[in-house]
Amino acid sequence: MAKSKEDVVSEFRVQSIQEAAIRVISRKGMAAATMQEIAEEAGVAKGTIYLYFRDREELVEKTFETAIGELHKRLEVAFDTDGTFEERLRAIITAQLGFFNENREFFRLYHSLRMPEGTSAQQRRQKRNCQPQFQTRVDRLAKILQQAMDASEVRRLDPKRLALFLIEGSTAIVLERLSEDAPPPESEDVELIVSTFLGGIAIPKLKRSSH
Amino acid sequence: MAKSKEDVVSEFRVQSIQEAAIRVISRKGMAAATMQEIAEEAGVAKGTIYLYFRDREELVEKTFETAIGELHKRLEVAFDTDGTFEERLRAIITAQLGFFNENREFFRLYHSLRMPEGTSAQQRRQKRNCQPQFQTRVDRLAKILQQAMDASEVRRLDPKRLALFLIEGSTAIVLERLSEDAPPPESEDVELIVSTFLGGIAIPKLKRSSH
Amino acid sequence: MAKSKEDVVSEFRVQSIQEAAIRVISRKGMAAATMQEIAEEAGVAKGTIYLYFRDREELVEKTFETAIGELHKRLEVAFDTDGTFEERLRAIITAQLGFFNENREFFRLYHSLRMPEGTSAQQRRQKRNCQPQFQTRVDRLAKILQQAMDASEVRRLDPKRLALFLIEGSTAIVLERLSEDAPPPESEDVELIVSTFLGGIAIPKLKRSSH
Amino acid sequence: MAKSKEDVVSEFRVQSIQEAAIRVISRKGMAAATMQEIAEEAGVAKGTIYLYFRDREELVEKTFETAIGELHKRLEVAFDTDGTFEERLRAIITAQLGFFNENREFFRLYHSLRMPEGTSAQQRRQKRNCQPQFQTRVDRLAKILQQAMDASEVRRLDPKRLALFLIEGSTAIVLERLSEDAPPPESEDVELIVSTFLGGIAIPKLKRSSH
DNA sequence: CATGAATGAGAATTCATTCAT
DNA sequence: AATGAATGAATTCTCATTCAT
Repeated sequence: MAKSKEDVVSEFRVQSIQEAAIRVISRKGMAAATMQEIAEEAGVAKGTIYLYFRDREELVEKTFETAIGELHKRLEVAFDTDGTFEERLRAIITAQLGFFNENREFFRLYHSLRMPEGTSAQQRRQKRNCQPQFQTRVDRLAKILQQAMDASEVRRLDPKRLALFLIEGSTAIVLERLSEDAPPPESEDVELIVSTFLGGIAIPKLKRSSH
Repeated sequence: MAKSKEDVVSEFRVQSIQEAAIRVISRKGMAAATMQEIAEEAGVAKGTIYLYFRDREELVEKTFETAIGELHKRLEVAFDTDGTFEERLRAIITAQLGFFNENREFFRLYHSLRMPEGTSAQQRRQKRNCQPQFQTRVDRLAKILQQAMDASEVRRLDPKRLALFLIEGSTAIVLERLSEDAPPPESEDVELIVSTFLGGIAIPKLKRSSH
Repeated sequence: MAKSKEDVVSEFRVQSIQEAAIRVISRKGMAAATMQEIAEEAGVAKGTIYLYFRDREELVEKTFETAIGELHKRLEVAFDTDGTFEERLRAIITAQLGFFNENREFFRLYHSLRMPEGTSAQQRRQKRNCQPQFQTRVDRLAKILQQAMDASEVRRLDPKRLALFLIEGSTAIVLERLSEDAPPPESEDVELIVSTFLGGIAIPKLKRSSH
Repeated sequence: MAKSKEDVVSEFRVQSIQEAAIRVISRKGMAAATMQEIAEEAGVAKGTIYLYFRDREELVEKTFETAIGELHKRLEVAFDTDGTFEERLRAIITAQLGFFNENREFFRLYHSLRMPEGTSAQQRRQKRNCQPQFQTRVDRLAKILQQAMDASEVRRLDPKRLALFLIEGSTAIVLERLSEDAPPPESEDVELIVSTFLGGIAIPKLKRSSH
C-alpha cells in the first residue's frame, strides 16, 4: 500500500525538524538550543514543530532515537560479521569510528544526552528514554564478549564492564579525533584500540620466559 | 598567626555553598541547577551566594576547581609512587575509583562540565576553565605512559590516546559501580581495568597451536 | 504599495508600548518605571515588549526619540517662519508651550532624560542618545539668535547661552502652568516670555530723569 | 551650654555621611548611588548610616536640606543687600553662580532632586520635602520682584513666573559653565543674565524714535 | 555605639508553549 | 495545516534594610 501524500509530507517535516534539532543541539549544546533556532534551522515556524512533537522533550527524545538507530544499524552489521572475535571487534570499532566521523554533529548530541541536563521532570523522562538506547549498545557488545568467553577466545571477566570500558574508551578517542586538525587515518586508531583491548599495552618480560 | 574568626566563617560559607552546589548540580544537572536551589541547599539566602561569588559562573567554576583539586591531589600521590609501571598504574586507578566512590555526587558534576551546555558565551569560558582541569589529568597520565615506553615497559603507542582511553574507560566503570546496588569490591574492578589495559583480554593461542 | 496588515499591527504595538512608557515614566520617574508596569499600562505581557524592543534601554531611547521628534517637527515649522525675529521668537515659544500643554505627560519624561540617573554604563549611553536631542534644539535656536545678531536685530551676546537661558526659562514656566489648576491663557505666558526676553523687565528711567 | 562629647561626635558623623552622600549622588546620579558606596565614601559601615537616618529616603532628604540651606544663606545676604533692584539682582545671580561654581557636585544632586526618580512611595515624600526647598527660593525671589514692581523699578508681570524664568534660565547657564573646559569669567555670565533679564536682548529700532 | 554579613523583595530578561488567523 | 505574535513562569542578579556580635 502506497503512502498517502499527507504521510509523505508529514514524514518529510518530521525528518527536517529532527535534522535541524541535531544540528542546533550539536552547535549550541542541549541547554542553549532553543525551539526558535531549531525551527529556523528547519525552515518552519515555531508552532509547526508542535504539530509533530508534543513538546521540546519529545522532539529531543525522538530525534535521538532516530539518530542512534542509524548507528545501531551499522553496528548490527558488524555484530553479525562472521569470523574470529578479533575480526568482529575490529568491525565494530571501525563502524563506530566511521559513524561518528561522518556524523560529527550527532556526536555532540549523543554526549549531551548521555549526561542529561534539565529540569527534574525532563530528567526522569530522558533517563527512561535515552539511557536505554545506550544500554542496548552496551548489552549487545557484552553479549558478543560473552560468546567469545564461552569460546575461550577471551578471558572470563565481567562482560558488561568490559563493554563499558571499551565503548567509553573508544568514544574518548573519537572525541580526540574530532578535535584534531589532522587526525591520523581511521584505521590507525582502530588498530590502537583493538590491539590494546585484545593484547594490552605491556611488553612481556623476556627474562621470565627464559628462566 | 592563626586565621581570624572572620576568615574561618567566610571559608565555612564558601565551603557550604560549594558543597551545596555540587549536590544540586549532581542532582539536577548543570543547566537545571538554579541559584535559588543551591542557596536553599546551603541553607542561606540567594543574595548570600553573591557575597562569596561574583555570579553563577564563578560559583560553578570555583566549585569545580576546588573539587577536582582534591582528586588531583590524590592522583599526584599515585603518580609519584615508586615501582614498576604496573604498580603505579594500579595506584592511579585505585585513587580514581576511591575518590569517585567517596564523592559520588561530584562525579556527576565532573561529567556535566566535561561537555558544557549553555550559551556560547558561557561555553567559551567553561572551555577555558574546566577543560584544562581534565587536560591536566590526561597529560599527566600521558607522561607516565611515555616514561614507561622509554623504559620499554609498554609498547610504543600514542600516549595521549592511551591516556584518554584508560581514563574514560575506567570512568565508565566508576559510573557503573555508582549505579549498582551492590558493586563488587573496589579492588576487583581495579584489577579488571589494570589487567585489561596491561595484558589485554585475549587468551594467547600459542598453547592451542602446539597441542 | 500599502502597508501590510502585519506592519500596521506592529506599528500599533510599538506605539501603544511607547505611549505606555511615556505615561509610566511620567508618573513614576525614569528609575522607578518597571517593564512590568509599562507592560500592564500597555495592556500586553512583559515578554511582548521584548518582541519590539531589545531591552529596557532601547525602549526608553526609541520612545524618547519618537516623542521628541514630534516637538522638533513643530519647532521646525516655527524656525522656518518668515518675518522679524520677534515674530519667529513668538512662533517658537508658542509651539513649545503648545506642545507641552498637549503632551503634559511627555514633559516629565523629557526632564527625566535631561539629567540621567543610572549606572555609569547606562549613563554613557543616555548621554550619547538623549542629550543630542536637546543639543539640537539649543543649537537650532542659537542659530536663529546668531542670524538676528547679524541683522542687528538683537545685541551681540553668546548665542548658545541665550538659547539655554530662554529654553530653560520657558520650560520652567511650562512646568508651572502644568501644575496650576487654572493657568492663564497660553498667549499670555508667551507674551510674558517674549517681552521679557526681548525687552527685559526694567522700566527705563529716561522719562523720570527728564522730568 | 556646651555640647556634650556625644553630640559633637554625632554631629560629625551626620555631616560626614551627608557630605559623602552629596559626592556619591553627584558622581553616580540619584538612582545609582547605593548605601554601600555612600558608606564607603563616608568611611563608616553601612549599618552606621541607619543609626543617624531612618532610611535612604531620609538621608537624601536631610542631606538636600542641609546643602540647600547653605545656598539659601548666601542668597539671603544678597536679598538683604540695599540698593537698586539691579544691584540686588546682580548680587543674587552672583551668589548663585558662585555657589554652584564652588559646589559643582551639589549641583547634580540639586538637579537629581528637582525631578525625583524613585518608587512612588519615595516620590510622594520627595515632593513634600524637596520641592519646598525650591519653592522657598522662588518665592523669595518673587517677593523681591514684587517690591521692585511696587517701586516701579520693573514692569508689572507675574512675579512668580518671572522668578521661575530667571532661576531656571540662570541654572541652565551654570550647567553650561560646569561642562565647559574654560568657562568665561563668572562676572561675564552674571552680566549676560542681568542685562538680558533687565533690558532684554533687542536692539531698539532707531527709526521709530526718530520719526 | 559600630559593624558588615545575611536577607529577600523586586527588576530585567528569556523561552517553551499556546492559539487566533 | 502552518504561522508567529503573545504569553508568563522561571531565572539571574541587586541593594535597602536588619540584627547578632
